Amino acid sequence: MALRHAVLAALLHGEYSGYQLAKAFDIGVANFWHALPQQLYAELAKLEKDGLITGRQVIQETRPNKRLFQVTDAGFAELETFAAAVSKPSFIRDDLLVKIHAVDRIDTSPLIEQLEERASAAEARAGLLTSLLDTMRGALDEEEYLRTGERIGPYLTCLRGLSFEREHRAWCLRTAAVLRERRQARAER
Amino acid sequence: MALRHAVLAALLHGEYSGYQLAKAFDIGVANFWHALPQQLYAELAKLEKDGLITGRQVIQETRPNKRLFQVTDAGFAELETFAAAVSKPSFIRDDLLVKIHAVDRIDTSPLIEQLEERASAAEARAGLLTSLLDTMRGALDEEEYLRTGERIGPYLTCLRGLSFEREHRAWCLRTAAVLRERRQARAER
DNA sequence: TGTGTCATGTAAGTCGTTACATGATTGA
DNA sequence: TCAATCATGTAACGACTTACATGACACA
Repeated sequence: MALRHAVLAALLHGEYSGYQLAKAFDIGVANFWHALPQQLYAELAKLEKDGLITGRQVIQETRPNKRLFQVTDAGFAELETFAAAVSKPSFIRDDLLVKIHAVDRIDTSPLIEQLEERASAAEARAGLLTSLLDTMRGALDEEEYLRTGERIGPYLTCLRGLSFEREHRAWCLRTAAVLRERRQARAER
Repeated sequence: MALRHAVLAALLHGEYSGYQLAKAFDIGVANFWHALPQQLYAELAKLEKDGLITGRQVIQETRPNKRLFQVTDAGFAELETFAAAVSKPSFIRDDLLVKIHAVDRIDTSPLIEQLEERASAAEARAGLLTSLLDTMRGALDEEEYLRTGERIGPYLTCLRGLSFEREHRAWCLRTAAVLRERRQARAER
């Protein structure tokens, strides 16, 4: 009962096909929700059945046909109810952190590599989010945009994502450096 | 196949009962993994059946009896294999961020409240993590501890958690301020 | 000629959540 | 006396993951 609302929120700023939604879940929505395309297609079907979204067929000539979805009034009402209810605590799941927790008992060299790869990935994502923010903001500076802009929801969640990626990168680099130094120290003994 | 490794990693620094594990998943492990007590009891049973941990009964007089678990050699080997394999991308899920994404179409006053509650919760958790780190570090300063300490895994993951909580708090307060200001501006028109 | 993009799903199996169930002791 | 802590689970249901399936066009 929760992917539902993430999909509704993502569908709020225009019509999307399942395929386009999947992209959105890889970029902007990834800042607060993670879902695979199969889940999205299934959820879109359920949402339509429940009348929270409506789909319309778009026939294309050079591309496969697609269905575009938009939120109905019932969908907006559902989001409103959801927003007023208490939020579940946010949750994180990270394989790499599990490994780092176990670092005192396992070989660190694959971990150092993974940390550095992660740092690069986080940097790349931070860059992507930065340019996304630039685009949304247009000519305005951030304060002005947040005061007067019309669609600040995605902007705000991207800001959170950006700060997350930057911090994640910094932590990965720091941790990799610590593990490298300890390796070296052990090798010299 | 993933809670498994989080449990093994959590069990690495001593014996735990299911109940104590659940506590650990509320505090330190929460920085990278989330699981409910029922899941932990079930997972402990599976891990024992698979020979990755062993349990021993401890009879108590004033308290209900309990079973303490520790990682076996097979368990360590499993963790080693896991650590060397590629990590899945980390994933986040946050109800409140879903709501903020939809902020342009819904009533913001419950969101402002929730953001401020979250900020307080994040601050409290940051305080808790700070004192946890102090305890682990003992008399040493951080650099020294990370260079020479014997059990730095939990320390490193707590550092990540602390930075997460601080950034989360800052974002919540900023976002709440933005929404408040916009509310006010609309009221004055 | 092969890789990437567009486009949508099904099926099987695993995992996670919610609700329920019990019961003694400790401390405010 | 009431709430919290210690201690461990089961059962039913809903959500998620992994693997599979198809097929045309664009671009290098």
